[in-house]
Amino acid sequence: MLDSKLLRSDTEGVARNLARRGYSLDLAAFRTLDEHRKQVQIEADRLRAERNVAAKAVGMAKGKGEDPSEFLKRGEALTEALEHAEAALVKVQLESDEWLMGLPNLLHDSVPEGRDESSNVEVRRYGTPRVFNFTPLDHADLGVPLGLDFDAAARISGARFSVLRGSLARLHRALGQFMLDLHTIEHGYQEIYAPYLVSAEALRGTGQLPKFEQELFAVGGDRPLYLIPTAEVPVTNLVRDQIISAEQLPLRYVAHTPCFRSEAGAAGKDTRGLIRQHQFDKVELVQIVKPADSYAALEQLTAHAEEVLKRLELPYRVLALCAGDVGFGSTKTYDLEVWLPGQGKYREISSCSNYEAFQARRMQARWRNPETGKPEPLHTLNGSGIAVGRALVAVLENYQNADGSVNVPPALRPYMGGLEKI
RNA sequence: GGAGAGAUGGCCGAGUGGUCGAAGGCGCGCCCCUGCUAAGGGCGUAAGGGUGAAAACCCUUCGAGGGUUCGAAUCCCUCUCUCUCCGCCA
Repeated sequence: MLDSKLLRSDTEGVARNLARRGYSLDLAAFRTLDEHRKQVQIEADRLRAERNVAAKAVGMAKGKGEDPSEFLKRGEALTEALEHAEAALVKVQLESDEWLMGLPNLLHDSVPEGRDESSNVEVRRYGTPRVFNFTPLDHADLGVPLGLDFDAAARISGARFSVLRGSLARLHRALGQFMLDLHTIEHGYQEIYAPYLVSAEALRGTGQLPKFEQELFAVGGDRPLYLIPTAEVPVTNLVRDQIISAEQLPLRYVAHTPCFRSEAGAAGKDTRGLIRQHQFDKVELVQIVKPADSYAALEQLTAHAEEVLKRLELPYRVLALCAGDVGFGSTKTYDLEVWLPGQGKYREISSCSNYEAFQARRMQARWRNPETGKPEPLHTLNGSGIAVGRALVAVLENYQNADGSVNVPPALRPYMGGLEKI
């Protein structure tokens, strides 16, 4: 959510920034709505103030043994008028809130211009794609003999699910363990175990709701709950309604969770293999920082995600997403793309974003700024560190042998009982 | 699932219809005293929103939502969460 004060004081500036995303802010509609809100609120406040005065006068008159009936009568009339004014206020406030919740975040100045992914800028590249002396298979063909079973998954759950068996399941587990150990032991993140089912409020906090409900799986029952689309939701919401002291910052959290996505808008896309599933595992990094530190934190968090790929010796590149491709709540995003020999191209395996105060305002997550003594919104960041399912894909394709076996990357061998090949 | 207790400011905790946004304490800030330290004293210290150039003024908020009333932290109803006991259970 944007700072509503900024929106009022610099409406044109906000509109110019959002225009970079291709989002056109309806200035006239905003001004009309805000002016209306202002009038309604002033009127309601005025009536309430008068009502309070009358009610207080009743008490004072009674205390002095005087006749309060004049004040009683006035209070009655004011209360009735107030009822109408308050109903109007609630309506206009709901309208304003929904409108504000639907606005994307401002972009950071360093975000490159552009309308879609074709304008994303490669900022660095690591490693060299391996040269094969045979035609490399893609992970689906390669994986089936090793224990990747889409047929079984289809019988159990339908399309876009997978079953892993035997050493493939173990390799998948090893990847998650390796990433968690790296981030907790070497990068200083606290490991978090968090709920996989969350409330609509938590999802509003991180920005998935109200706009992106169709991406989510909702479960039925007495209360509406949603399966998490990413650990970002429960983990970032750890600071909801909190005021964090300056000494506790930065907070760095890591969680390994399944993620559930309906992929409603992706019909026909990546239908083959593990790339796009309704359920996948991800190790997620979250940082909660002082506003002044958030861009340094974004670089650091991105480097932490990159370190996973370096240790696995997987070639990758880092992209700075352009204005049109940066997500709804983010001010700046780096994508990590790993080389997939089976597809002959780089594919997204991590996305690291600074949300500045966008989520913090929605969550009421604040810190006490020692300079002002006031609670102020925190900055939140998150990034995949990294997607486990896609990491499995990358390992299979990059480490494959001509006979259909796959070497275990050295970094993972301790997690595979020393096994060198599957 | 059954029975009971509770939810108040950064934290603890008092407050059962009328200057209560809320005693007291802790914490924090400024000042005083004490030649260091420890202790002591004084003052201040919630958040959100609105109007305004500013000073300032106004409104809201005592778990959430409704109700009663001229007036609700306080009375009534519903819900959520927490705790205790019983039952069930990975």
